Amino acid sequence: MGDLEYMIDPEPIEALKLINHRKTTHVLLIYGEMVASYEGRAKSQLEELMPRLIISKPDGTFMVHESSKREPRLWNPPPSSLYASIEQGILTIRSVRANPREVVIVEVPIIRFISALRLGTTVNYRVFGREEDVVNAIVNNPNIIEEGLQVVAKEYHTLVGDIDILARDSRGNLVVIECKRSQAGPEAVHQLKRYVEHLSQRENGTVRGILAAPSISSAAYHYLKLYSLEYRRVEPKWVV
Amino acid sequence: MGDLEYMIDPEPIEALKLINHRKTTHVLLIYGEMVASYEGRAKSQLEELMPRLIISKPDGTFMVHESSKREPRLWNPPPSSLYASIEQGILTIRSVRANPREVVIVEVPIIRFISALRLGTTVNYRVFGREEDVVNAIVNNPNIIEEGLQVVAKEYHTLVGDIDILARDSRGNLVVIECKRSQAGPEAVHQLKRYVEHLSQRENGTVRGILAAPSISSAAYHYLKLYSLEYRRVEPKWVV
DNA sequence: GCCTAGGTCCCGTCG
DNA sequence: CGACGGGGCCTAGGC
Repeated sequence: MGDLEYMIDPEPIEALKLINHRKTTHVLLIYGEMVASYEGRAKSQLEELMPRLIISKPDGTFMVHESSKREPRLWNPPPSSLYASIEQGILTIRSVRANPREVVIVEVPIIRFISALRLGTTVNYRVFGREEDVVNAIVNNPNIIEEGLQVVAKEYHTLVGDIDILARDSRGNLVVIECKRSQAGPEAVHQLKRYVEHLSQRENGTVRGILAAPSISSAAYHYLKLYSLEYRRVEPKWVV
Repeated sequence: MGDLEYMIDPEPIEALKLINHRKTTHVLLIYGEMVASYEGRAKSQLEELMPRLIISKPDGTFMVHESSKREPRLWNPPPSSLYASIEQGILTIRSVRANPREVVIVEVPIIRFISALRLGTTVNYRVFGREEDVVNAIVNNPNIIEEGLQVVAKEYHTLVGDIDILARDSRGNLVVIECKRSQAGPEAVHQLKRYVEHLSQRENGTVRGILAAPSISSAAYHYLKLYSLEYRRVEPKWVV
């Protein structure tokens, strides 16, 4: 199968040929000593020549990785375009993103290894335990929040943002429920407060606000109480 | 130099030896057909056997990449621990993160390629054009916001969050300045409104709020006007 | 160690 | 196409 090509210590011209031949169909790995620069939404430089790893994907993903961290040191997200050339005998790679315009330029005076791989893509990929799963769990069984709760709307749009769940309690009070898949912080409380204040303007009775999350930070809980909002512990349980 | 080791179509036992020998010092690349699963803060599975690329770094970074997107399909951020073994003749790799506990398990029945590389790490890395750069530009020359503005504090901590810049205008009014490095959205306006409301409670005079950003979305501008806040265009210029 | 806020965030979704 | 908000966000800095 032509799904793995590689060269050890290639001449720049040989590396260039492989890149141009495979860049739109294969994932390219380039290992060598290099310097690089980025300019676009921000700007930075890797001036020191040292061993780094370039990863290029056929969708235009471009990354320069170093020895630590999950994040690449420099990158362009897809869709970007790759242009390789040899300048003064040095393999030079340009990744250009159109909108916003961003350019990463890498010079690789020492190429230790280059490879072209064919990778697959998982279809119908699904992550369990997102915020949406918490929302659905509550909509399907509002009692996990409170007895007698009746869901009025899901993803209710307002001028100040979208409310995850709008409901009425057993006394007929409007209830705003803000859901989080992980620990709620101060921002979640401020969001909830904003929705409650907004709805209070055009509702005669009390409007309650409930933050539904697996946990809440202490500062967030402090604000919550200050604003007379409520917290309900809700685990983002996923089906086994 | 012992900075590049590789094997093509290795036996699982040979791959295992390389992994265990180099996992704490080198970046490992493993290309082959694999299935994988993740469980931790959320949960997901890659059930279909297909070619993927594993990248493991000595700090514990672990990634499973597919043919598109900048983000790995599965991963563990550093610090995580790597455990490799052979189970029923199949190379099996476990990446375990302690806190929060998260586990990625990859089975590689077909190993096409494995490599160990030594990469460097840039020291004193700096990105220009961050929010902090905008803040400093204003602190150094408040006139770019408004004539006669006097900066009172930078990173002023309040109960409802940190204010980028606190100042007084030429009439002695308190001014809250919220800075953004790129286009401001509704959240930035809500943030600013929160700070202004908070300070208004303990200030006799008017408290003004200014959003400083290179641009602002139309929806955000709408809120801004609604709340009687102000917008100043400020570019995150970096030195050439 | 937890918490908080920023990011060249990336990314999907919806207008 | 831009805009908006979620994310297994990741990462640095404070406490």
